[in-house]
Order: sequence, then C-alpha cells, then structure tokens
Amino acid sequence: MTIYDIAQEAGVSASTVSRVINKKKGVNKQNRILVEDLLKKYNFEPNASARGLVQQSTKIIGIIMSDIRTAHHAQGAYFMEQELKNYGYNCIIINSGFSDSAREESIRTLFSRRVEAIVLVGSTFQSETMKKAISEYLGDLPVIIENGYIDLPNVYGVLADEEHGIADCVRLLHAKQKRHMAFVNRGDTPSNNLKILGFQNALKELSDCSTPPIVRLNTQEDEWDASYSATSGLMKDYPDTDSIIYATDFLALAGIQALKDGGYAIPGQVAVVGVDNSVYSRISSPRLTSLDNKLEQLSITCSDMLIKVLRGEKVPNKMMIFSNIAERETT
Amino acid sequence: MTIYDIAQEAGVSASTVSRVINKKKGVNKQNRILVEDLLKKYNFEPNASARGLVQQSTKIIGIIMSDIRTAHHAQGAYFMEQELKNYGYNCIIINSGFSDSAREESIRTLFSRRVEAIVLVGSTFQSETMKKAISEYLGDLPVIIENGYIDLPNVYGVLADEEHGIADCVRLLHAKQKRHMAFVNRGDTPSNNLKILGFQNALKELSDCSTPPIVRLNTQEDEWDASYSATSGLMKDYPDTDSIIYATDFLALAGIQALKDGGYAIPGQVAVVGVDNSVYSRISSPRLTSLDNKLEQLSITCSDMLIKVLRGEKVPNKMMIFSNIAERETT
DNA sequence: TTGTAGGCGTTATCAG
DNA sequence: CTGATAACGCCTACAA
Repeated sequence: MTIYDIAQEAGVSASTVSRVINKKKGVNKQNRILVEDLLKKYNFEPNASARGLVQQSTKIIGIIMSDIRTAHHAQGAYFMEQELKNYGYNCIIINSGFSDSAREESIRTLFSRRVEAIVLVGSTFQSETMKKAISEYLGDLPVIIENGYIDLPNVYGVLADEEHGIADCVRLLHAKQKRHMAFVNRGDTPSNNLKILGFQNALKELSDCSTPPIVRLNTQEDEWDASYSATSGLMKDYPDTDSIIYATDFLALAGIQALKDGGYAIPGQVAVVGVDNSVYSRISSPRLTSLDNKLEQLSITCSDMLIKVLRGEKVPNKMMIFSNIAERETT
Repeated sequence: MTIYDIAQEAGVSASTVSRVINKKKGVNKQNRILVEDLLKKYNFEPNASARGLVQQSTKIIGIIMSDIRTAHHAQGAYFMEQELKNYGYNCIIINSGFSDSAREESIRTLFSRRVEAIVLVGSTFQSETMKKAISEYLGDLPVIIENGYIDLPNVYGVLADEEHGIADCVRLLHAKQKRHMAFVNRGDTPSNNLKILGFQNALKELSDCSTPPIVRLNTQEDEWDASYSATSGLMKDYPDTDSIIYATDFLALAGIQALKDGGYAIPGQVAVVGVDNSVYSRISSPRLTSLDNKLEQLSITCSDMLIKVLRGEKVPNKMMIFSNIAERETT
C-alpha cells in the first residue's frame, strides 16, 4: 500500500495525499476528509525509507554501548529513547562489547543507516581508536558521549565528576576519624582511573593517613566472588584497614558481606562507601553510603544536548555533572 | 557521497560499483580492485534507506518492551541484538510503558519503519488490545512474543512454564515439612496470574496445608518497601506462616530482610523462594532458592525462532521452556 | 564484462 | 487548490 493506492481510490493525485499526511495546508476540506478517511481505513503508514531518502533525514539515532545488561547503560538507553521519541526519533541500539574492531564496525553500520547522531554510552569509548574511527567514518556527524569526552568539533561529552566525588568520600571518611582507607575497583576504564586519581589526590592532602592499598579485581573472575575474596584478603593483609571505598555499589555489597562474615562491625570497625547510588545501595544491610554520580542526570543531559545539537543550537562540547554523597548507614 | 561519485572517479558506471559493493561476480579484476580501493579510500557505506527502498527489505527488527531498565528485558534485548547482528539486522528498541495507546503507537511507528519483524518482550503484551493492534496494523508481519502468546497465524510465542515451576516450588516446600505457605507478588500480569494459578493448584493436591494468603503488592508503592512491609504484616497476621514464595527474587530479598529484622530463622522458621534465578538470588544472605524460569534461554529461543521465520522456515507458533528450581540456602 | 534505463515510495517544485 | 514531474541513492533487468 502506497500513497498512489490511496490517491487512486480517492480520485486525487499522490501529491494531495502527501499533503494530507504531512498536515500541510492547501488542500480543500472535502478532499482532505476523503483522504483522511482512507488513510484511517487502511491504517496507512508512509514508508520511512522512502521518506528518509528524499528528505535526507532518517530520524534515527544510533546508540552504542558495551552491554545493555549493565544497569546504568540500560538507564542511559532508556532516557535517551524516551526523550528522543517525543521528537520523532527512534533509536537503533548496538551492544559493541569492548573490542575496538566491534566498535568500529558498529560505527560504520550506523553510518550506513544514515543515523542523524550517535550516542556512545560509557567512559570506555573515550579512546584514541574511537577518536580515529569517528573522524574517519563519521565526518561531522554529531557524537554524544555519556561519561566520556573526545576532543573533536563534532563530539559532545557529558562527564560525571567522579574524581572529586571520590575525593569527597575520602574527606568524609577522614572526618569520621578513619585513617586507614582502601580502594577496590575492577576494570581498567577511564572512569575507574579517575576515581583512583581522586582517591590518591585527596589522601595527599591528608598527612595523617596510611598509604592505602588499591585493589584492582580480575575481570575474568566473577564480580561478586572477586570482591568478596579481595575484601577478606584485604583485611588479612592490612588488618588496620578501617574503611573501604568500592568503585561500584555492587562491589561494595559483596565487600559488606565479606566483612559481616568476617565479624567486622560496620561502620564501627570498617566503614564502607560505594558508587552509583543504585538500587544496591538501598537494599544492602546496613544501608550503603554511596557516591551519587548522577547517572540519571547524565543521561538526561545527554539527550537534552542531543536534541539541541540536532536543532542546530549551539551547545558546549564538554559538560560536567557534579557528584555528591548519599550518606547512609555504612559510614 | 554516492555510488555515482565513486563510479565517476573510477571511470566506470554505477552498476559496476554496485556489483563490487555487493560482491557479485561479473566484474573484471582490474575494475573490481580499482573500485574497492576507492570504496576504502572514502570509507564508503551504501545508504541503507535507498537500499531498503529498492530491495523492499530494511534489515531492521523492532523490539518493544515496557521498560528496558528491567533486568530481564534488557537481557532479552541483548541476546536478540547480538544474534540478529550476525545476520545483518539492526534493532530499533522502543520503551512502551504499559499503556495500550503507547503500545499501539509503537507498533505503528515500527510498521512505518518497515521493520521485518517485531519482538514483544514480556507477558503483558499478551492482551486482546495487542491482538487487535497486531492484526489491524501489522497484517502478516511476523511477531515474536517473549513469555507470552497470542493466537494469530503470524504470531510466535515462547513461554516460560512458570505455572508448573511454582507448583514444583510448592512441592519442594511441602517436602521440607512446610504446611503454611504464602505467596507474594506485584502487578496484575499474565505471568503473575500463572504463578498464582500454579501455587493454588499445587496446594489443592496437598490436603494437609492451610489455606494460604496471597498478597498482591501495590504497584504505586516502592517495590522494596512494599515487599518488606507486606512480609512483616504477613507474619503478624498469619503467625503460622512457615514459608513464603515471592514472584521475583527482588521481592524475596526485601522479604528476607524483613524476616531477618523480625528475628525469624531462615529457613528453619520461615523458608523463602524467589523467582528468576537472578543475580539477586546469589547475593542474598542466606543465598536464595529461586525458580529458574530460564529467561536467558527464552531470549535465545526467541531470536532463534525469529531468524528461522525470517528465512521462511517453518516453526511452531508456540513453545514452552521448562523452569526448574535452583536450590540454595533459604529452603 | 559493462552500461543504460526504470523503478522502489515519498516529497518538493512548479505550472496550471 | 491541484497535479505532473523530478529528484533522493540504490539495485536489477536488459541490451550492448
């Protein structure tokens, strides 16, 4: 079924049908109603490919992330899609994993689809390879990075200030008289490295703290098990430890379990801080103090920026959302 | 950049370029190499809209779910996308929420995109409204429902056998000498109703059990809080209760917390069973016995079916994946 | 092996 | 207000 079929049955030309579909004026009432009735009768929907071809605009946005099963990636995709829908855009979502080649492939695929912008979700897209891929394959197509940034004119980044956020956590622990902190994280990502940096820098300012162990978990091992056993190991190797910051709430939950099983009082003997202010922080017992890195805010800001960019409005290439601490029972 | 631009620079016609792009034979080696070099030089990617138009095939699959932030929906989307990618398909994902109108709208949007199939994720799509929308708007476009089924020739459903799964849970509890069971769930979905049915039917066979309370939580209230307080209330109103089945692991986690806070021994005084065999069941303490409804298997089966349908192979309209119990420490 | 011509479904321009 | 007509970029007979 095409607009020609409708036109024929209505006894008008295809142009008239097109005008009715697009709600343009310059169609007499009789014809308009006649055509509208037929459109309804056949539940006609114009072919988006044809439209995209002639209008040079597909109204599609591409979203690439390593794995949508990760809660905050799903959240990013959700807000993106919800917002863009209001402007007539649909989203093609691709799970790229972490390999450079798969990511390049994804970018090419989306370019082939003639998407009007690409969103990269996660700090791991902040790499030289991606920079090269973007400038080579995408030209000046707008690219938005959630929690990352690449220095190119068509790339827009919204970052969580996790570095200073973690530094705040360190200061909080210090105020609670903790002097032997530790940091546990998993995966060599820009986001993690920033957290470690914030951790180390904040401690530099504090002269009365011990040199802290920084544990990086093996990404091969199960996340929960790794954090659990690393925490037990940590308490054995550094018995003075009186506080642990985990790079995510999930890791912290495993850590709390290990601490409870080891008979440590939380926060009396060992205080615990997580990151993400996720559902995990609420369901833990005791309830987990967590750095709220405003991931939801980040997603919303990204889609706002995207809309503006698509409209041709001027927006800054780089923005930062400040984190703050949601203090609960583990500190 | 179009195939004409490439053709011109290569001194050949557009058809030759098209042939090279599509790896068709009947192009002399010289020209093929010449064109391939230019394609690489410009990182040329053919316009998918134009291709879709002429070939009447967009290579796009539409996926509708209420909310991708729900872990098992994200999982469904993930496996779908991963598998379909291998066959050159991309996925447009739409979060429809639960309203009928939004779901109809999503279906129309995807039809307008001329997707080659639509996947509906979740039992809530199994409704009369959806049936009507599908036959009205989609004609004979293939529709796959994950954990649901609608009786139409072009609709394929893959179901989790949660009814018998829950019945098995009841029998497990009975074997553990539990005689006063309760069931807690949230939301009036086909999946939940099936679980309740399985619960009730299994108890009918068991003459020595008390008539069990079935608690349906208010969906307005926070999920965790609702389950927590409902569990406390349950133990107050039915002090005999010696076992509780929760419709999801998450609900069970909140329940376990309430039971622990209430001083009940698990599973000694009260046994607990969840559903989904999700990450929550592993991180709970004590570790949660959970009905594994094989959601991952379900997703994979759906995408397998989809691929076959797209290929024109014959597949059954309705399939069922059997659930089994992953027994841990709470029973 | 190659190129020309026509058409996929829609929109936009331009006469009438 | 209306209807030809020409794109949009690609593919595929068909002809050379």
